[in-house]
Amino acid sequence: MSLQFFDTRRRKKLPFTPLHDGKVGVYNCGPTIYDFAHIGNFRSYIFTDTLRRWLEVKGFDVLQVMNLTDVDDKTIRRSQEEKLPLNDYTARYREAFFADIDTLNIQRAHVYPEATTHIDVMVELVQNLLDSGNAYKAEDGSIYFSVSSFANYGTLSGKRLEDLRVGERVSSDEYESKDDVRDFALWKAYDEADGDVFWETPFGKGRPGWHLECSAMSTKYLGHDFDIHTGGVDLVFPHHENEIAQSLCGIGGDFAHWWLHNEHLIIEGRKMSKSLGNFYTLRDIIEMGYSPREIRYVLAATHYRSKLNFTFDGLKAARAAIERIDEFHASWATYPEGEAVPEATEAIERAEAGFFSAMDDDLNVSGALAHVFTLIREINALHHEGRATQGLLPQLTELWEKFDHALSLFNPFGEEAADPESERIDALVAERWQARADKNWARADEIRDQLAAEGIELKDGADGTRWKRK
RNA sequence: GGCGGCGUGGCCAAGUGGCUAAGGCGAAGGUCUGCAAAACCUUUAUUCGCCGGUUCGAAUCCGGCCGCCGCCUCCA
Repeated sequence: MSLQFFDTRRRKKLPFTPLHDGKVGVYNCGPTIYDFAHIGNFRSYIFTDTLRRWLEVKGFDVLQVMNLTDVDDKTIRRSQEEKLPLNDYTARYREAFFADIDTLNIQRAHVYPEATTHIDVMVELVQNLLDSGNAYKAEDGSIYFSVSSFANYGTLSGKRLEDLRVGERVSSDEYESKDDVRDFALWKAYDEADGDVFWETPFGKGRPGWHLECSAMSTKYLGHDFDIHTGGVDLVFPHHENEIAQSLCGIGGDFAHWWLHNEHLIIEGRKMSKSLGNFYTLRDIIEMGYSPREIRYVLAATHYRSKLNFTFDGLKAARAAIERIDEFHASWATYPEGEAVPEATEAIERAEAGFFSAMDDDLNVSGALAHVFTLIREINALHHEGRATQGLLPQLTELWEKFDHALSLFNPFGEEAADPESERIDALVAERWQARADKNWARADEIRDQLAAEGIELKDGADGTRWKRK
């Protein structure tokens, strides 16, 4: 099967071919850096990371761009509450964001453009839209995009202008100065409440509207036509719809050719919200004692277009699944010398084919994981018979690294690797090994109990004991 | 009112016309082991919300019903 993705606009899975041979440009709607990102945000970033990683495994040269929104109503308000200049305020959360994605082993995008450092390209776009007649300056001094000037408005989300329930959910006075309540702001005129946050432009003093930055920055780094644009489902309308309208009218080209959207997650079956008390940042979950890899596993293991039920039972199940993965990986070192048996080679080849076809099918991570676990079971069964040998390791290792490149779930993350007490523990384990050789079961069990009390589990093998923190 | 999604074993979760309905977790029994742990083997959905229909054949397509949910406002 060839690589295919589900495109929101065309509403079906279609074979993916990039605009330029071997190269793929991807733009991800990123965070607004006014607070710590929550666990739902990270589902999006795990999704975009998986997309980028899979494209890389498939041999594409990927250019990934993710915006950081560093100016909007909430950001301005919060910075004022803390009496900090906007940049000082956002710096704290920009730093936290990068620390968090590093924690989850999410690869860094190649470019992280920020709104406040791209005012010039946004101003140019607004000017183009004014010149082309797609935008107008309202009485309040703000610049609005005229939705009715763009015949194809609504093609991404499947909404028709006449169906929109205008004014029903937002007080109408907010829209007093617009020609049409469905028009959206490109440029917001300066208001005293904005304090010192404003830019002087040919069309007035103010700040950019929300949708503008993504059109301006994506095309600046990826071109007027680029391959893939991603975001959460909530962004389909109006954010992405508006991006399309302003880009097509003010920049030209076809803008993004593929639109991929990830579903949200729910927590223990309920929508995540602060009022329900089930709102978690990544840091909250880490503090509860779950490892980054366990969290990544849970966030990755449900297909990105399905609602993910994030539960603590699920995190525990992920812990057990990862232990199985790590046990398998660790057991390679105990394989005896010898050529690979045909069953082993065949199992590895089946796993590779299955994993690739699942991932090629719109990033079916659950399906891909099933093939990994089947491989683990089959090779373990051979190992049980003494027929898993060193000879199969080159092929297995190569495939394992591909798996890990794609999903980053199969090798320990950096901070898991080293244990500060390994020397002391190794010494106790060695002493116990000797005690067992002397058939001094009392001493052997005493050491095992002592380590168990510290949360360290021992596994005796034929030629040594391995240990692990639970 | 408009548009759209979902309902698969105890839990999580693939599969969307046809081999025995993936896989993980959990549970039960067994093998191995000084005892454990891990590993291995076996068992755990004659059935995919319910009722009809289309078809040689449906969890997969169509219709109806029940239940849950999303978007139409900021939001991953």
